[in-house]
Amino acid sequence: MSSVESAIGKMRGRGYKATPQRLAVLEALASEQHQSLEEIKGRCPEVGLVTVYRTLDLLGELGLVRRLDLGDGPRYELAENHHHHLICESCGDISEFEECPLNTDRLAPSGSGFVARSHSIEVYGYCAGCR
Amino acid sequence: MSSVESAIGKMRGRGYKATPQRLAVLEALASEQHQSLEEIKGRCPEVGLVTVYRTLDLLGELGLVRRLDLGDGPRYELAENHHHHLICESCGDISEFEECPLNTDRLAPSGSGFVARSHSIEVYGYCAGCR
DNA sequence: AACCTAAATGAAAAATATTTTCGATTAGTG
DNA sequence: CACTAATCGAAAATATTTTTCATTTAGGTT
Repeated sequence: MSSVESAIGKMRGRGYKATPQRLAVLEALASEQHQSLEEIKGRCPEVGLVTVYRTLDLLGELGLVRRLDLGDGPRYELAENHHHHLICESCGDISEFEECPLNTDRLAPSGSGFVARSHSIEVYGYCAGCR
Repeated sequence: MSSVESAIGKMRGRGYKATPQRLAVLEALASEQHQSLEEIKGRCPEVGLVTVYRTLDLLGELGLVRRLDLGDGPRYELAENHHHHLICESCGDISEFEECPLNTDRLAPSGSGFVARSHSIEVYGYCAGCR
């Protein structure tokens, strides 16, 4: 099942309607990591701006989308795309990597009472070009 | 040397002036993790809003401050305060932890050409209260 | 210790970004 | 296929961030 389909399912399950606009925003999100609002809008120009905002809010509440900020403004990404970020402190370039050094289950400090479901890592440094 | 002092040193070294306003913003940042702009402003009310923005930008360029977004709007923190975040997906509460499961040096994927200097981890899940 | 000068500040204005409002439309149910 | 609560979109209202520009100041130089 694609992450878009499972997101739709989750929305329906909670009583939200699966409108074409929400579909379009989800597909825009699925097509690339950590996009800005501009980029998302560009990928679903038929959806009104307000609806894009509202959909991102809704998806955020459902835990399906995360908003992050890696130095330039706000960006959004599907929470289930497990990947991490390399951020160049010199040129600001952002890239991703998949190979994950962590086990989510062991992440939260013991005794904190926190139950970890997922995680995200940002590595700051210098990219090959700027090094 | 406190992180404020070392930040001042770094600014001077790069030819930026150590003004009382910049000092005040740095001290505001040092007094608490991941603060919103409102909180920072509240901690240095004598500094003009524009200057707060400009100082945060400058500190960001120098790599001393990071902007992040953990679900609610933008927040700022001193980059050298090594700590990580626990974010509750239910109530939105954010807490920190120090004990770090990672070695920065081994973080960037081999072959990426990326040189890691520091990192930050966000753990998403449910806090003790919401669990 | 009183210049000098480039850098920095603050207030107001401008530009952007985000949220609210509210009448019109529609997904999903019966 | 009708119904209705949920959703949408356009405009207006707010909030946030950046720009402008006249004034002030940090830090170096006499």
